[in-house]
Amino acid sequence: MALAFETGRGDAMEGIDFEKNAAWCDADHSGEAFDRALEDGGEDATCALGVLRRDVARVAGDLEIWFGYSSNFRDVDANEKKAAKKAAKRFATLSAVGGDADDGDDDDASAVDRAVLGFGAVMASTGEAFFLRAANRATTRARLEKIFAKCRVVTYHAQDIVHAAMDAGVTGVDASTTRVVDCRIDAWLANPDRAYDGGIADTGACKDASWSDALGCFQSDLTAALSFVPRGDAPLARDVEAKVAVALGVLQHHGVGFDRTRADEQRRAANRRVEELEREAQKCIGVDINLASAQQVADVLYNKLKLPTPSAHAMKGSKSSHLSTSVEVLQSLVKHHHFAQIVLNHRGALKERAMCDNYDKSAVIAADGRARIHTQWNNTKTATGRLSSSHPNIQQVGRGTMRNCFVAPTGRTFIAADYSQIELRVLAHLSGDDRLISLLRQAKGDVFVAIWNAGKGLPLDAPAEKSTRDIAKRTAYGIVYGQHATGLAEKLGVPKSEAQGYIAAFHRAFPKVNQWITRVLQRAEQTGAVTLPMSGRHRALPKIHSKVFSERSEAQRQAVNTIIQGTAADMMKTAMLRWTSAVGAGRFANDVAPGSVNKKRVTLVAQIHDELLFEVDEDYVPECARAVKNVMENAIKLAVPTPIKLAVGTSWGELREEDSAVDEATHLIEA
DNA sequence: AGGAATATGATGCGG
DNA sequence: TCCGCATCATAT
Repeated sequence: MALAFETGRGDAMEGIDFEKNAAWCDADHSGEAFDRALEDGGEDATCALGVLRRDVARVAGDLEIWFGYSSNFRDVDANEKKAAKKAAKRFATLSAVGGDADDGDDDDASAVDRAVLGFGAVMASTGEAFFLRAANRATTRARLEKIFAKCRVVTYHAQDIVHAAMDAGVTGVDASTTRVVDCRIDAWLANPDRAYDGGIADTGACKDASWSDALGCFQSDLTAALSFVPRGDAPLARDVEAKVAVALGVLQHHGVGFDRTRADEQRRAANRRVEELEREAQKCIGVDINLASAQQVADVLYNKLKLPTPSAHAMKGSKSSHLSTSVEVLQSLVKHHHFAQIVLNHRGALKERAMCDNYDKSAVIAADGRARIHTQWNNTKTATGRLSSSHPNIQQVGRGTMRNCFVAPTGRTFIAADYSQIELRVLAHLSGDDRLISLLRQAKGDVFVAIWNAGKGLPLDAPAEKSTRDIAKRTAYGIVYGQHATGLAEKLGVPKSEAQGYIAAFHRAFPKVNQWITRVLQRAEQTGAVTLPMSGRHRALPKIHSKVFSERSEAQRQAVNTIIQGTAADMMKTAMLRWTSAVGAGRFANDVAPGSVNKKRVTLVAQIHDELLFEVDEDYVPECARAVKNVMENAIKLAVPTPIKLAVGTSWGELREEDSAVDEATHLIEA
């Protein structure tokens, strides 16, 4: 996107001459023109809305200023995109390194300031443009609220704009009632394999950079965006995704509670372990090497210590062609030399230290003095339709001690709700395999034990070893991922023939699964794409016709997996929209009463693929848990139930399962 | 020769 | 074996 770009203009921190752009820069203080434009649109009022940002950084003594906006759908040429991406990346780096401190006159680069300058709104009815300056806080807030309440809002990046609007003080953005068109979502739906970046990196650019042009380009892009408004009914996916985007903006605004003290303690502990292990390694092998370097570690293992080279995946790519030091290999070498164990421990400690750093530096102190992390949420970044999270990525927080740093505010507690074996249930539903369906309907005991027994022809509830249960689990998910006997054998550590036996047993027990996979592949070959049954989203898979076996195989695995993973993602999105309806005013489903959940007493704070995380008032937990259960379990009617596991606790890492009370209450209601 | 910026690969965390 | 994101080292 972007941007005008100049250097050495530290005197003009504001950066834009609003007086010269008075024609659309909030000259209409009375608001008459704005209100009239809204009125003219009537019920169908449509308004393009964008946010204009300005970032300032000190680089080698000079101030560099970038403008960025989220508004349009105009594609940009490769050079512009590259330049904008570079600028964005650079600023991100500076922010991370320099923090907010800008006092030094050293030549080190540092982030000085980043701000929202304002919002641009262009009315479809009259073509009139309004720039709402962030500095005019009350006016801007009031007008944004009117726009969200009365208009169909055309955006390029809905969650970014919702997030910025809420940060600007706008209240009452209700994802269940807001009508949004998001051009970027349309672009992603057409080509989901391209990761659509946000903000600065991926919108239009001003060729002739100057202050006034930044504003002029912003306006013309907003106007252009209006031409992308769909005529007639929008396809289901487009509407759902846009609503999800609004919900994600709200999610990002709220953030999730974080305990910096705890994170700091853990970081120090991890750091001590790193240093200790480095000393230990030095003693162990006699030389000082960088334990984080796979190359140096490999040299020590195989050249100095002469340990046996592992037969499996011994060689990496032909380019570097050095020996592997992956976990599996190192674990196998532990019995030969203690050094392998040191390397493993060192990697763990290094990883934990980096993670603590990453989360801690992105935590911000809220008004109440407590820290929160406002992750960026994306719904245009994955090929299958899952969400992703970044800066920091909250979907990859380790299941170890790191989760203890995520804490609910005083008086509140976390509720975590997980779908159980969701992809397996989707597979059962889509394939229509009677035996898999009835197995999942019975829902007694462990699902994977039952699968093992089904494969063996035993009663489903026969006792089974944990190891065989895990084999059943790996085999089932291997099939979801399109894994072949070779890969499964490697994972299980058994001969290929044995793995082949497990796969065959699964297919004998559940014959319709394979028939379904065959149908999916046939269809993918005919159309060169897969289409999701629930949302109608599609993903092109041109390689399905490749003459190269490995490419063709990959496309085939992607075909099957996209439908299963993507359908699970569709379910979760439906559940999230049902939730926005429960806490909002819009009706999304008949069995979720709008406003039935008190939105002041509970906040959705994160989604981790098959899990939703809420912060809830302590005395509201039982009632809220019932609502969550209804919202999630009844999101989609499959041929099998889609049960959730509920857990409650004051930190994300210390949750206790708590479903019996909720189950009883739910049964009472149903009876 | 060697620093800076960039791209890629290896590794590991989550689902 | 599918889908992500972050870090670190290394090659260019």
